[in-house]
This record gives sequence, C-alpha cells and structure tokens, in this order.
Amino acid sequence: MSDNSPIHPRVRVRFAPSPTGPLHLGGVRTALYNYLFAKKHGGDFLLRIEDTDQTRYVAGAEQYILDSLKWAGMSWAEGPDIGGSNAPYRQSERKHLYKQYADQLIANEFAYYAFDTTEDLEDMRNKAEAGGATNWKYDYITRDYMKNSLTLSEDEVNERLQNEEAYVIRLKTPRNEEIKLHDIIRGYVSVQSKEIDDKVLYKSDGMPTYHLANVVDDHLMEISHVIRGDEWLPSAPLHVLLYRYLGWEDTMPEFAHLPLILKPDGNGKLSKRDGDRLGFPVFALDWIDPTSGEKSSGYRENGYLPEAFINIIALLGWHPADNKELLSMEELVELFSLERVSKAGAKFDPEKAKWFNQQYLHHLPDADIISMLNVQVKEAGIQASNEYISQVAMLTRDKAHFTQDMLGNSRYFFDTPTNYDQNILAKRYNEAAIAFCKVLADVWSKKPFESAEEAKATFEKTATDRDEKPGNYMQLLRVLITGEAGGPDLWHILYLMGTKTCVDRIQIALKVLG
RNA sequence: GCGCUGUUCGUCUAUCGGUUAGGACACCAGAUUUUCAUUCUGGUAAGAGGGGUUCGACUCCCCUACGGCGUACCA
Repeated sequence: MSDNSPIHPRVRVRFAPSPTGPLHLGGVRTALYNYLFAKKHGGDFLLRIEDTDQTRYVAGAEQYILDSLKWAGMSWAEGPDIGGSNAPYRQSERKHLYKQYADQLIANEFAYYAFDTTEDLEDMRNKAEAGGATNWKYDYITRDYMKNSLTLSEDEVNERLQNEEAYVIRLKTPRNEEIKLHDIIRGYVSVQSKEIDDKVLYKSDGMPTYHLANVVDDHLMEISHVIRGDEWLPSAPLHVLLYRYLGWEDTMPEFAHLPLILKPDGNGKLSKRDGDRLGFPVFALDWIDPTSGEKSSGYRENGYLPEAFINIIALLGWHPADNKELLSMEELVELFSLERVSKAGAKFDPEKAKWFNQQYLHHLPDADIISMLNVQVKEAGIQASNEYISQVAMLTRDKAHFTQDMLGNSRYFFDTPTNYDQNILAKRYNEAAIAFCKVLADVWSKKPFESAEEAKATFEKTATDRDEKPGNYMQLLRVLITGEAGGPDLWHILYLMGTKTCVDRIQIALKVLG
C-alpha cells in the first residue's frame, strides 16, 4: 500500500493532543511521525486541541504542548495559535459544530437519545454483575431495557427534551456486522459489531465525546491519514461506522496505529513514575502541575539537545532500511515511511538516549560548544574572559554527555575547589607528598611555566631531583588543583590556569588538608 | 472475563522462504590516555513453545504460553 492515498489528493495529518498535562515521549513521537509523514509527502501537519472533557482541563497544558513541539523542531501549518482555514483548532471552541452531526445521525436512525442517569447505569451494571455477568454493555440487547428514544414514546421523548432533561446521544450500533478496516501498520483488522457498545457520542454537557468530535473534525479538516497511538485501535471500527453513517466513508482517512512506548524494565507502558524511579525524564520539558505542585522533569532541562531528542524518539518503533541511527530531521523526513513502523511496543532505553545526546554533543561545531559554555558561565555569574572560556571549552568538550556538563565538568577552571577526591587523597596524600608539593610550588613561583610542556618538564625534574617517581604525585597534583580525580590532560589544564593560580591552589589545598 | 493486538541478543532493531541470523546501546577484554572520560580494536549474547505447509522456514498457516491495549457522559 502506498503512502499516498488516491482518495486524498493532498496529505494532511494532524496531531490532536488533549491538554490534560505535559507531553510525554509517546505523545511527542506521535506528533513527530505525523510531522515526518506530512513533510515527506509535501503535505500539511496541523495541530488540534482535543479539549472536550472540561473536567480534565489543566491550565498551561496547551501552551506546554506547543512549546514542546517547537523546542523539538516541529512547526505546523494550522493550529490553535496561528489559526488556519479550518479555525478554530480547539474543540471546545468548535462546540457548536458537532450537534448537527449528532442530530443527523438521529434523524437517520443511526443514533438515539438516552436519558439514563449515571446512577441508572451503575445500577444496571451492578445487577448484571450480581447475576453473574462479567461485562455489562449498553448495546443492542440492553438498550431495550433502558430509558431512551427507542423505548420511550415519541411524546415522552419530546417532553423530556422540552423540559431540558439531561440526555446523551448514543450510537445505535448494529447487531451483526463485520467491520473491516485497513491499518497501514497492522494490515486488515476486523471486528464484529456486536462487540461494540452503544457509545456515547454527545454528552449531557453539550460536548461531543472524542469519537464524534474526532471523526467530524478529521472530515471537516480533510485529514488524509490518521496517525495515532495504539490505544485507539480497538475503537477504530467504531470510527469507521461513524464515517459510514455520516456519509463520509468514501473520503475516510487511512489509519496507522503506532505501537506504545514501554517502560525500560518489566512490562506496561512508560509512565512518569518509571522516569522518577529510574532517573530519566519522560517529558519533553519541565512541568509543574498547577494543582499539586508536583514537578516532572524534561529532556530540555536535563541537557538534551533537541536534535538528539528527536533522533531518540524517532527510532522508538521505527528504523530506516539501512539501520542507520544518527539521523537529522532532514534525513528522517527523507527516509520515513509508515510501512517501516514496527508492530510491537518498544521498551525505552535511557542509556541509549544518553548515548545519542553524547553523539550529538560530540558532533557540534566548536563555536556552538564555546557559546554553550559561555552562556552557562555567564548565567552562573562567573567572571572570565571569552578567550579563557573558549580554551576551557575545547579542553573539556569530549567529556560532556549533556549540555550542562560543559560547566559541570569544568567548574574548577573558574573556582578553587572546596572538595578534594577522597580516594586519591587516602592513597597519595602523605608526608613525602606534602614535602614534594611545597618544593614544586616553590619552583613554579620562582619560574613560571610558559607552556604545558614546560609545566610537565619542571614537575618531572622536581621529582627526579628528589629521587622520586613523578607518577607518584601526578594524580595528587591534579586533585590538589582541580579537586577531581579525572579530567583532561593535566598539563594543559595547568597551563590554561596559569602558574600563579596553580601555585595558589596547591598552597590552599595544603593548608585546608593540613 | 470478553474483544483487538503483539512476540529475533538484556534493550532498540535488520532479515520481506535458502544468511556463519547483521548493526547499534549496554556489558566484558585489549590498545591509547602515567588519570577519568573520549577514541579505536575484539568478544559474549537472539528467532517463546508445539504442530503443520514446503526440497527448505525467524520468515506462511494453526494451537498454546506470555505480554500490551481496549472494555467511561476520559481522551
């Protein structure tokens, strides 16, 4: 099956999140696959906010979603912030549009009014369970025993409607029909209509449910391909039924249901808890829940480059034919195809995510690395010359896995250490070493070194003059000056810092450590 | 429970009936770095189980097991 559907001359896809909280990995990936598919086929990628559930509205969530997508490098042709020919793009603002389609379904006897209260439904469920049934459904059998426009007289229905009694509109799901649909990723899926209950299409608060709103909007917005999470596959046949009953089956979009992203260990889908437990972010950006104040950490704030982030999630459930792994957005657009999306859920591997980021950091041009450190230094309120910062960046860049490592790993270039590596101290800090360091400090203060090589040479000479091995003191020297047990080439560090700083730090360390 | 759906190294995956089942992360070993990290080289490691179909199955079909999703006036 080709990606280009003959019934839809133009590829138009949408990402349709609910603003109920922060966007997690799976959501960004769904958006990304939609985006890649649109770009690949020269089509449109739109954004639509599915906020039909007022009770779950979360302040700031919509803006957060937009910010996340922008940070990741995606842009949209139509959306709530920029409008477009199908505006508005928030379902709550499209409220007035849906009723007519629900009415149309009723007029054509594909749907009906139902007046049962939540308590009524609860009652029926309980009774059925008491009778041994495991799964009560509002369906072709039970609807005959409920309060709806199929069981009530026309007069009574009209009266209830006139009295503004609460009602919902339900789909009159047929009893015996095989509903087949084609999914680009899974092939043909077929379901017996009797398995589908009489789904609520229109709620008593005057809002459509997902099913109705989604189908109506996808039709109105001329969506060609519905690319969404796997959790929608079971209700896809219902959507097919809706397209059919609304008279839109011939322009129905094609479906592609994406496999879920699973937690790294065990089974089940990835959740915030897993991230907290295992120590990695599951959201694109930091998010603070407005009601609970609970914080969720994001990839951006954890030091991931957006390009790396995109690369990581692109490969969760999809691979190009040649198995190439480091891919830019342009390459992803070029190579992407829904046919190559895998069927099985993918366990998220935070270690590999780290590796990707490190690769991207490694391949960044020097100028970018330098300005990264520059920004971090300035933000930390540290005074240092641009020249010095550049040199430090060049010396430490290979060590960085995350953006914040640039300053994190080079802090000692700017500040005198306050903590010294205890392991090295325990092994190397003794009377002889103290004596040696005093002599070395003296040698250097009398004749400052003018190159990394000279620093090394004078250090070695000081040791051999005392009939000692330089190797005994090299790591100790590093610890006294930087506080750290590891780092870039010591002599380059020393030369960069300058003789005076080195001598000062040796003396400070000797004093602090006693 | 029922419905849908899935199952190749620990993890992400390649393979579209004939391969010594390939790559990447992680892991282990060696080299480089008198350090840590980086880098390089090498290595360990896989087709859930059972039936078919076929000259030949990871690949096609069936069953079993295990997993995921769904089963709301949530999306």
